[in-house]
Parts: sequence; structure tokens; C-alpha cells
Amino acid sequence: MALTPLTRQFVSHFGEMGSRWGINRTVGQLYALIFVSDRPLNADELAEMLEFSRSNVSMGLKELQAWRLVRLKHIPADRREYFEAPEDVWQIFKTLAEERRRREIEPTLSMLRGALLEAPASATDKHAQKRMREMHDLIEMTTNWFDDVQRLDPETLVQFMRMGAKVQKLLELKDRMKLVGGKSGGSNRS
Amino acid sequence: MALTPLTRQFVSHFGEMGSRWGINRTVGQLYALIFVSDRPLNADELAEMLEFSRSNVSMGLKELQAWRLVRLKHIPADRREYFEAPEDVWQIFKTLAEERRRREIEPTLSMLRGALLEAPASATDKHAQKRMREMHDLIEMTTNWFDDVQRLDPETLVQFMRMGAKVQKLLELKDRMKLVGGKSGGSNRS
DNA sequence: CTGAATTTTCAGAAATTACTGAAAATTGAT
DNA sequence: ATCAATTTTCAGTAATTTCTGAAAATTCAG
Repeated sequence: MALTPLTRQFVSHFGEMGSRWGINRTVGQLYALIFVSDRPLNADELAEMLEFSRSNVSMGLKELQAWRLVRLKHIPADRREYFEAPEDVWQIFKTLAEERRRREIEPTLSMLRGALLEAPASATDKHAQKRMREMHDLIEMTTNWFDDVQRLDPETLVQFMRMGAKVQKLLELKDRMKLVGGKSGGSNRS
Repeated sequence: MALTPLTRQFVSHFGEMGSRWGINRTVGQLYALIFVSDRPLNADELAEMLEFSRSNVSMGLKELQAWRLVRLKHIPADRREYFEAPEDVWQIFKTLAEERRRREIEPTLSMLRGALLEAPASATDKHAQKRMREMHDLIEMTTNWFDDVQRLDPETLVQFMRMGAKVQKLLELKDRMKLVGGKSGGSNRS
């Protein structure tokens, strides 16, 4: 079963882009193919369609599962394992964000918190800590906020995103009415 | 001039993380050091402090400039070029987002748009296009929205982010008052 | 202009990462 | 329990990426 030109185009783009993310070409192509497929695919099919070795496909699928980007689906009366991507693209996006957070953001925050606890040994260290605190606070604010947004139900979220820059007007409205939150900007986290 | 333990820790974390992003270890470490430094640094200083070859530093700085993450600063009566990172961490974040958008998002959107113009040759292609359209629409909505948010003045933005999930209440308020936007959810882009 | 200081380029070496085939392990139908 | 089907592992190899030193190019003070 050969790839159609349409799918080939999509798959090879993901292969190239894959290297810009942390994932490699094989993994990118595997995901792309599973994503557009109209039915779950097994490892042999993937290996044949993409012309990768069977073992390479096995390793790639393992990585995609670690990222929670594909899931196993068993087909009755077939012993082989089939793979599919979740239907809901917004769910996929959230999974990607969660995994990146776990792998990249959290270790960085934790390093920064450690560094900020140390006693600065010099003026240079003091300045370095100031910069690290700025970075820490920005990352923490941004990720906490993303967490909150992620929890909105999809409809509210779409409505919210479509509003775009009008949010500014909404905030002005809020301030005028003092209906949401307590004193000076509302209570918040940590 | 040796690195203090504090800075060494920060710098080597960025070296390791660098490889998870598209940038390599050298570039990550160079950036980290420039970011925390309390004064602009020149290429020789960077090479000595990080124990990289001078040519490696030259290439790394070129890449950081291409990302607009460092800028040149000339010091009076010194012919050498000094490098510094912008002060404002939010500005840095925006630059990073813009560059990633230009390098990763835009090419992907453009590939997707191309693929969506083609006439599907089969039911399989039809399904593939459906998936591609879902991906395209999600990416487009998310990046356009980020563009809008990016344009908010920093104070509004911080206020907005600190609100977090309370945005839902704000949207309910908006709906009750019908003060923002026209019919059914407000007009929007493309 | 000249030439020393500085930066950039680039071919090859070193290091890292990706990929393969063969063998081992696992699975599940009988 | 057996064994064929299937998946995983892993050592070795291939491919890619990163890094270096030497040479070329550029810059600018005099």
C-alpha cells in the first residue's frame, strides 16, 4: 500500500520539521501518517509504507507512545498491534503542551528555583540571580496561565480565542464594573 | 574570568536543554551566559569562559543574531564586538515566539494550505484532507490569537494572565451585557 | 594605503544520533 | 505446555551534526 502524493507531501514535511523539534525524522513521519490515516495501522504496514526497517518503526512507536501521541487499538481476530492518533486535535495539542511542559519547562523551573536559593557570592552573582528570577517568574506565570486556559471547556475557549485583542476592552469593562475579583486586580495564585 | 558555580549551573542546563529545542549545546550555553551577564561580552571572553574554540563561538553568535536573541553593542575605544541580551524578558519571549512562528508554523501552514487545494483522489485522500484541515484551523486560530495577545500592552497582559480561569466568568458577564462584539460571539478574522 | 586586530569561513576530525539486521523476548492460540 | 506470530532489544554501522584549527576576509587606526 503506497502513499498517495497528498499524504507523501504531508508526511515528508513532518519528517523535516521533526528534526527542528526534539523528535527525529522517523518519528515525525510515523506520526504524520498515523494522524491522517482513516484507520489504525500496524507496525508492518508503517514500515512498508514509509520504507523504514521494522525495528526502526518499533522504536519510533515507542517514542510516540511515551509522548502519548498515539494509542494502541486492537482489532478483533488480529494479534498485531494497531496504532491511531486521538480524533480531537485540541486534545492532541494539549497533550503535546503537557509533555513539553513536563520534559522542558518543569526541569528548567526546578533548576532556576535551586539557583535562586543559593546565596550570591558576588555582585555578578546578584545580577545573575536577578535575571534568573525574571525568567523564572515569566515562565511560571505563562505556564500557570496556560494551565488555566487549558481547563476551559472547548466552546468557551474558542469564543475566547476568537475575541483576540478585544480582551482589552473586556478588561476595561471589568475594571469599570468591579464585578470580578476583590481589591486591585483580583486575588490570585502563589 | 571563570564562571561562578551559580552561572555554571545555569549555563550547563541551557546547554542540555538547547538540544531539545532546535538549537545546539554551544548556542544554548552562549545565550545563557550572555543572558545572565551584567555587562556585554565579546567573542574572546565567551570562548575563554565556556572553553569553546573561537570559531565555534563565532558561529554560535551568528545563529543567536539570526534568532534576534542577542544584539551587538559597541564599547567606545574598543574595536571588538560585544554582545548582550535584551533587558525585557517579555520582549525576549515574544521574539522567540515570532522566530519559531516564522521558521516552523508558517512553513507548516503553507504546506497544509497547498495540500488542501489539491483535489482528493480517493476516500483515503478525502479523510487525510479532513485531518489536515482540522490541524490547519487549530494552528491558525492559535497563532492568530497569540498575535493579538502579544499586542496587548504589558500591564493589561499581566492583569489578564493573572486572572487565569476567571476568564470564563468574564465571558459570561460579556454575554449577559452584550456590550462587546455584534451578533453571536462577535465578528472576527478571515 | 598599510598592517595589526578581529571576525568569518570552511574542510576535515570528532562526537553524536539514527538506523539496521539478527537475535532474544513476549504473546496468545491451540 | 508448545510453538508460530509478533514485538523488542541491542551491537554494530551509517548518517548527520557539531566542533576545530588554519586560512581568508574584513575592519579600522595611523
